[in-house]
Amino acid sequence: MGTSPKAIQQRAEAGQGSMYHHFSGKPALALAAIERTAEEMTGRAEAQFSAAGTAKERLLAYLRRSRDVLRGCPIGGLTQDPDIMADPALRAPVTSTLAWLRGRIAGLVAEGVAAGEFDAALDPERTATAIVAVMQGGYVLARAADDAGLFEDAIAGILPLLGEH
Amino acid sequence: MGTSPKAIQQRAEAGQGSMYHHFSGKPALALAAIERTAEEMTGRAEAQFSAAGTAKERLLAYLRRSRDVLRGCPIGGLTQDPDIMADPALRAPVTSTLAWLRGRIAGLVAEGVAAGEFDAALDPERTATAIVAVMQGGYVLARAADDAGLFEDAIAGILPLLGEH
DNA sequence: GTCTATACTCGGATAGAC
DNA sequence: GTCTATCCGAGTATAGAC
Repeated sequence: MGTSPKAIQQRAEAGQGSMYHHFSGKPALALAAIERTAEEMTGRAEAQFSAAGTAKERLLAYLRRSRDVLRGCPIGGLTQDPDIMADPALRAPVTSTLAWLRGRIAGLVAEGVAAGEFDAALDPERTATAIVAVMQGGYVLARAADDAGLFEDAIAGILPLLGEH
Repeated sequence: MGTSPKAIQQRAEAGQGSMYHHFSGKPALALAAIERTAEEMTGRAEAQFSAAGTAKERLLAYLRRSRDVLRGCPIGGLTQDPDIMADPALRAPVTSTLAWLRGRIAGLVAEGVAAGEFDAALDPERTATAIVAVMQGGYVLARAADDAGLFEDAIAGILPLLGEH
């Protein structure tokens, strides 16, 4: 398979020979790794989404929190792995994690619109999709240029959408 | 190596044995493939950027043109290939192509701002970075959900930034 | 210049001792 | 339950005929 499992597999503490007692094979190991990563990602995001403050404050805090940008998004990057995308079991957590993120942010945008924090003309779903896309694309641009600043620039570029100039 | 070369290499018309007359090895083949892809991408984009119409019209036409979304961006996706990112010669065209795109779009944004088509508060560089990021991220979201509509939604989500509601 | 055959290397998986 | 040794297959590359 591609990259994800190999890296984690052979750098694990125990030798790779004994690994087959815990996992039936590479897909099972990959699934465990992906689910673990997805839970970490959603857990951290949910902590900020459900913190104190207005919807706008929480959304901006999430967008501005520090990230290991040059490593790329550990979930979004899997989209490029043919082996993962070809296996429905491996693909499902990637699909659902990103869908959850979009939905959660759409809720925040709707909440902010209702509270008068955001332009009433904003479509919550599309805006949320654009926000998640800017982050995913920010990772791509930052990696391509080996410059984490491009992630920040991409985020800064859409902030006017949220009334931040 | 990862995915790009293998796919193109073994599906080529001539047997792989004779390939070593034209290319010294896999990196050379990959470089040719990447450069060819980059030229196609910049060529198509430039054709729309330098067409007739206002800056805003040309930018919107580029954003809305049909794409093979579910295949992902043939350049941006390379960002996820460790072998490509580890080789400066292979990485360079990926870096420069995306940088060119950002620069070209920043120019259009600046032109539109000067012409009064866009909000004067827009920062051309950051806005361009956000636009390219939304496209790159749109590919990611569309692939993750196996739904090209998410690419369209991501684009639609940033259009308010360009005065399109 | 292109083909077939072959060799090398590495990731993935199994066997069996301990 | 973990280790070492070994096997298998795919991807990469070379040799040499035509």
